Order: sequence, then structure tokens, then C-alpha cells
Amino acid sequence: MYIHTFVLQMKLEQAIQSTKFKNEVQKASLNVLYTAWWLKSLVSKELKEFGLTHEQYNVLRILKGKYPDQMCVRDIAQRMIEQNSNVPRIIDRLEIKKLVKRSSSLADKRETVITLTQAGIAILESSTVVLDAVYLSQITISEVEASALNTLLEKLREKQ
Amino acid sequence: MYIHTFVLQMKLEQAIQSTKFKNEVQKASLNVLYTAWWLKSLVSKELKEFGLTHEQYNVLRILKGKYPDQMCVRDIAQRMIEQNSNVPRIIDRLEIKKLVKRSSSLADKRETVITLTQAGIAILESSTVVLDAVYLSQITISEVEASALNTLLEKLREKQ
DNA sequence: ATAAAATACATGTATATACATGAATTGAAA
DNA sequence: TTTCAATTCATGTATATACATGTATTTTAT
Repeated sequence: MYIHTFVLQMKLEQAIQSTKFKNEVQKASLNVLYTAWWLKSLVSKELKEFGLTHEQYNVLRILKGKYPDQMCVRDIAQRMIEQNSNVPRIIDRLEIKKLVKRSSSLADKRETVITLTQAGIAILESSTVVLDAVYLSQITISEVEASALNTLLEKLREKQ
Repeated sequence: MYIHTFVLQMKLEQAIQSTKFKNEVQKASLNVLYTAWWLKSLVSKELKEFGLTHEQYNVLRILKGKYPDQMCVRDIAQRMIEQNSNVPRIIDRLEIKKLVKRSSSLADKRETVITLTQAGIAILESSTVVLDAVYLSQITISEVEASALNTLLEKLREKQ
């Protein structure tokens, strides 16, 4: 079932066909959730041609941040955006595609250390070029506005 | 480490253990994704005691918006925040728990119309009381700030 | 030195997302 | 009127999320 009402510019009210919000805070929460979905869709659509999911890309990107050092599963999990991600299973898929290599740690035998392969580096680099271009063309807010957005999002999460 | 100097501004950086962002726009994207995850976790934790998932709650809430009118699956799907949600399957779970009732439409036999049961209304009302309280205590930004956040999020999605 | 607790990871289950396909039905065109 | 296209929904597959549990290993406490 596909409700692909493709939208160039869509306010939240149009997107979720709702105009009744209790207040601006409730609306902002829904808006954050919707925007996250919008962003994920944008990225996933591009990653599809590389045979990667959003989460698989995220793991490759995290590994690249330490390359050529290896990382254990726990190190990767701590850097994931969705912090309940089941990293071993995401690594399963990447290993099948030979984008990463698993081996057990010599220092601590409980740990599994993960290494990017050359194929992993290559696919990460070419997909990143595409993603950067998409971000540049689709997200047109200024650096100043993005900075204000960052401040407000952190304020939203800031329990006082 | 630099953690000492940036303590107040380190929220996202601490959360995903990363300090390297290409620019504020890229950081804002990650911040939106992380905040959405944070919000979902907050809500899911409360809904657990009602045996509901975030998405099941969302479907109940949408149905309540039209109650006592019925809605077909497509109507519900159009109002979902994550617009690729597989609504028939979410309704499966709600039906098992007897929170909604399925019947086929007389007007258009392709359609399945969904009705909230009294149990569905009851669980929605009691869970909403809890969620409202959690929002109130955990999200402390002002209406003015929330409004600014809404404006920036819609600007982020606005391709020009 | 040994037992108990904690850690790291794999794996199992339930649910959701993302997308494809098929069946039934409706609507439009020839 | 008959045929074909579009729609509504259920269902199948792959992957991910959320969480629980089991196993191996390391650390801590007795």
C-alpha cells in the first residue's frame, strides 16, 4: 500500500492530514518525527542503487572514522544514532557483501573486531559523493538557520 | 579531551560520540534523527505498560480523530507520520487485542473499514493522560521556541 | 584462588519499515 | 458491454528496532 503523494514542499498539516494540534510543543514533536522520516527516505532512496540501507551506511561511516584502526561492536553501537540498533545483525549483512571483515580480538576474546575492506571503503566513498550532492540540492537552509535548529533540538531534549 | 570546554553544547556529540560534522546542516540532520529516536523512546517506554507500541497508539489516535465515524485503511495510512507504515499489519495487532474492529465497506467492497471498540477508546484515553504528563515534564521548551522549531523544520524540508 | 558479577556478543521473538505482488473490486475507455 | 487500467487491501520477503536470554570471557570481591 503506497501513499506516495510526492511532495516538493509540504507543511506538516498537509503531510499527515491533520490540523488539530494541542499546542506548538506537540506539533514540534510530530514535526521532528516527520522530518526524520523525510530525511531517512531521502537518503535511503539514494543508497538503494548501492544496495545499502541507511543503517548499513551509518556503520560503514562510523568504521571509516577510525580507519585504519579496527573497532569492536560495542564501539560502533555507541556511535549509532538509533541507540538500540542491533549492530551484530547489521554487520552480518555487511559481511555477506564483503564490505567488512569480522575477527575476534586478541586483547579481549569477548570482543569481535570489525575491519573495513577495500570494497567497503570504495562503496562508502562513492555513496558519500552522491549523498553530499543530494543534501546540497535538497536541504537549502543556511548555516545560521541550521545552527539555530541545533540549539532548539538540544533545548527540546534538555530536561531541567 | 575537549569535553570539559564544551559541556553545555556537547549533547549530540556525546550522544553519538562524534565531534566531526561537515557543517551545521549535516549536524542538524543527525540531530533531527537523534531527537526523533529520543522522542520515540520516551513515548514507547510509557506505552509499554499499556501493551501498545508507538505506531499502534498512533493508529488509535488517528481513529479517535474521526470517531464515531469509521475510517478505511487508506485514510489511516495517509495520516501516519512514517508514511510507509504497513497499516494493515498494525491493525492486525490491534484487532487481536480487540481495540479495533474490521469490517468490509458496503460502499466500496475493496475497502476495509476500521472501528474503535470501547476497549480501544479506554486504553487510548488512559495512555494519553500518561503521555501528556510525560511531555509536560520532559519537554520544557516554550511555545515560542516550539513555534520557531516548527518554522525551521518546515524550512529544512522546503526545496526551493 | 575461587566464586560472583559484569561485559561483549550472538541469537531468538515480536513488531515495524520498505517494497513487491496478487486478488478483488471499481471506474473508464473502446 | 466488454475490456483494461486503477484502487484498495492483504500478504510475502528482507531488513531493522526493541528487548530478552544464553555463552564465553574478563573483572571484581571474598
